[in-house]
Amino acid sequence: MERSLSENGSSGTYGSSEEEMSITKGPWTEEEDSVLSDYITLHGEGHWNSVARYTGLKRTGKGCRLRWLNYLRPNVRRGNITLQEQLMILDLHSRWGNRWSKIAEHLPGRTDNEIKNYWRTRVVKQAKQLKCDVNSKQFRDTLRFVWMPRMLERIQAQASSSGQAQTTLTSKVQAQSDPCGGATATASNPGLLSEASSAVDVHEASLSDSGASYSLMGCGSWSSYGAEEGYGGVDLWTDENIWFLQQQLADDF
DNA sequence: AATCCCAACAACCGCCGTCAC
DNA sequence: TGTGACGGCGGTTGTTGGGAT
Repeated sequence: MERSLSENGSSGTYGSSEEEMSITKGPWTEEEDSVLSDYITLHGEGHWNSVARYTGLKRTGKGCRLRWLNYLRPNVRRGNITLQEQLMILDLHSRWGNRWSKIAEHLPGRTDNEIKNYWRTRVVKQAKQLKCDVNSKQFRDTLRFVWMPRMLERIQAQASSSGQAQTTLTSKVQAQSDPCGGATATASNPGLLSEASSAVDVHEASLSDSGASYSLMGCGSWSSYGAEEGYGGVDLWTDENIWFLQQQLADDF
């Protein structure tokens, strides 16, 4: 479908080229964030072109939507992708490919944009270093059936050696009703806990369907790891881990 | 201290599917 | 049924901050 020039990729919010010229681009200011948040608090999500129109924000409808979903929305988690989340991303990507929004559904609080960024900046980069096509069957199978189970074992070992810390964490998480380490259930969002749990359940089922010989759920309350300092933000791509992966890939040849 | 480089993240763009008229 | 408006998705680019030189 051909779009009119006036749309500028923004679904035609601004009809005249004169208005289009005044569209703001680049980073959002605190004031803009505030205006957008206030509007959505009052009127709810959706009707993005109306948001731009009625708030006076010189942003496209798409821009408003993106800003809300990726940044302003309550429960959005940014940074510190946990080991479990990293493994989850790898696993789900091996299943669904670049279906970022679908993958994001299984990582409560994470946005498709963040997962996409993680994939491109970390996984693709490592694959390149290993002189491997990130979408090749060899790379994906090695990740999924050899490397990831190994990473999982390590996480479990780490968890069992610091059981006390996990117990403390788990109780803390339960007290906060915070299954995903940062997204706290609130009166305005009472469904978060069950939402996260159902996502986990779905994933557990899909793992067994996949025939994979491991389970990301095997280490107890996986989601609680997300809140644990020391787990959150830990990089899967250490030199040692990459070396192991390299050996596995070499063996496959 | 200045600059360069790179990783991480935010935001934009174009395409596509859906829906209302 | 055709058309336009809109929202969503994935790819890509721009910006920024921190580390290296």
